[in-house]
Amino acid sequence: MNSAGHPCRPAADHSSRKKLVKERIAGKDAALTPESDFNILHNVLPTIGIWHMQATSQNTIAENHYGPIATNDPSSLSRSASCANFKRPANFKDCGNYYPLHRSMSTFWNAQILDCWRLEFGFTTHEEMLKYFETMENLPEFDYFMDKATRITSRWVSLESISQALCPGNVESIPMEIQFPVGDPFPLYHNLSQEQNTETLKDFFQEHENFTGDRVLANSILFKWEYSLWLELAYAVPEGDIGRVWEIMKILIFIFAGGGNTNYRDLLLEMYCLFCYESSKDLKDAIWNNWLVNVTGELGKWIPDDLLQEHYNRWLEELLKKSNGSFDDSFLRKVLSPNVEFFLRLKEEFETSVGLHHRSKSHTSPHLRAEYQQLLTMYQEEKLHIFRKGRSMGHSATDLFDKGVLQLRTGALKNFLDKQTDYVETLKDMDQLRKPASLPSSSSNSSVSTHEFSLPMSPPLSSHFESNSNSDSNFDFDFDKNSDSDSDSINHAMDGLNGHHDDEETDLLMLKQSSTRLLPGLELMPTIDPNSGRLLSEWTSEEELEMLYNEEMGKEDSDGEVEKGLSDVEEYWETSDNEKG
DNA sequence: TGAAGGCGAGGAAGGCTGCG
DNA sequence: CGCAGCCTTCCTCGCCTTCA
Repeated sequence: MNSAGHPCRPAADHSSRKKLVKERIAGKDAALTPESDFNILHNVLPTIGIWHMQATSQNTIAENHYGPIATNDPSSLSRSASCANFKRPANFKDCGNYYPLHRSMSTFWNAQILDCWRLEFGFTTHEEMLKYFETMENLPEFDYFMDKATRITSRWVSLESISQALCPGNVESIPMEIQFPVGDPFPLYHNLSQEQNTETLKDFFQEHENFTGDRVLANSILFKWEYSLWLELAYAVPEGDIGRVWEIMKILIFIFAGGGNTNYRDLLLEMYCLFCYESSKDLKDAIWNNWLVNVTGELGKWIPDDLLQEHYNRWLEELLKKSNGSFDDSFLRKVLSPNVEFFLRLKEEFETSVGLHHRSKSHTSPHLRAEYQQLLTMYQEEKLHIFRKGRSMGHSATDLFDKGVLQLRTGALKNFLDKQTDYVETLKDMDQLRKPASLPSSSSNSSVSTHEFSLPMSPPLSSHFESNSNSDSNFDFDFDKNSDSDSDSINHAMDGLNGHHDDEETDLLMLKQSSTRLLPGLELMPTIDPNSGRLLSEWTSEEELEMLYNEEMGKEDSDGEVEKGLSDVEEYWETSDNEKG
């Protein structure tokens, strides 16, 4: 095989590589340490996987709203699922539910929104509404629909309307046009005591006496509010709108906190602190520009980086199954893995080159007309979006956002900050220990040492709660649904995260930044040869480098033949070709 | 402070289903 | 009836939180 035409061209030409190897073996390279950055993963900066975060948040919302397996409650998604013949997930922790759950929950969400439109227009059935629009000759202006949509959002998809549904006493303060349509009072619930056995009863939620609200309506509003966020995220990702994605991720901190997903809560808090207090603008841009990727270059085809990795993993696993190899194989790591996208496209290119039109390998989704008909009929018959005094049918969804804010206020955020402070203290100790042994030139000459860190600087972590441990501390969300709008509530909650910036305490995060700033490590700073345009360094271990050097020296000393300039990768291809031929 | 229980970017095995 | 592929269930383990 002609090495020049090989897609996996070696990273360095022979002379520059030899020089580099000699320097490294001789210890001239400042980054040559007993354990390089790559080996000890010193400079790894973990970022959250957006697709997995989406899957987990969807699972959390689903678990909150599916309710008991067998129930008549129209606000529980179990009822909707059985009505429209969707499967109820067996395990709400499984990311494998992502697509079926997305399909079913978005269908429920759409059907409920359509039911709200029906009530807004004042139709008795959805068939009447459909007929009305079919026979309409001139559609009204966009602003007309926008106005109605705003009213629907205020009435049926907002946090304030939940409290309106549960505590209808202060309805007078709400404008008439966003008050619920009122139906007949709900008869005292009798099914529980008469028809359900005690085993089933424990899954059912029971209201306190004198309950005058409408739990079913409140549940449905809560579902629409929480899943609206998720859908917004699902729209923002394919559009590649990382700013919008990040705005929703900030709200998800509270949803995760309320849903008991402590790992995601802390990971998102870490990301928030990273972007607000620790990272430079360049680092932030680097993360934001790579969180979503578009390998096709087409509009609306952006996907999260972790989903792309999952796609590649699938192909790599297939490959390994057939070749009986392992993920540690050098050829897999250095040749196949970095170029997996091109190998995947190779077959399609072959087909195109011989004039075969590319065909999709998947079926299109079947239509959901029957499902929508059934759901709309059920919601209408059960008067889901009409206020009925005293209605509660055994299912009560949790306000995850509210619960999350409360959880963070009552200690979770303090614990998180304490942990971060401990980490910084540890880095401080390590820094003290390292100082005598460190090379004087290592940081001062570094190209990264002039790195500028973004402001504002960090809040005083260590003292923040020590001096203000009571409930009147300056860290106070002051979360009041009855008086604030959704955005105000969210802003208040985010303000709580921000804390105060103007304290004059020792800034420990400056230390964290300086201790963990990227140094030009052996493998992390590949350089380009200006003449050949090739990479001058690879991810090569010390042992491999030494072996390489010995081989190079051996070749040079033995016969002095014309140097081929083959790298280990090229040699692999050479030998494998020879074996085959 | 220790025990108990929950959580999860998992994995294996066995059952189920559809197809030839 | 056998086979392949899919799906579900059960088990595992390390880490973390909660509670007594």
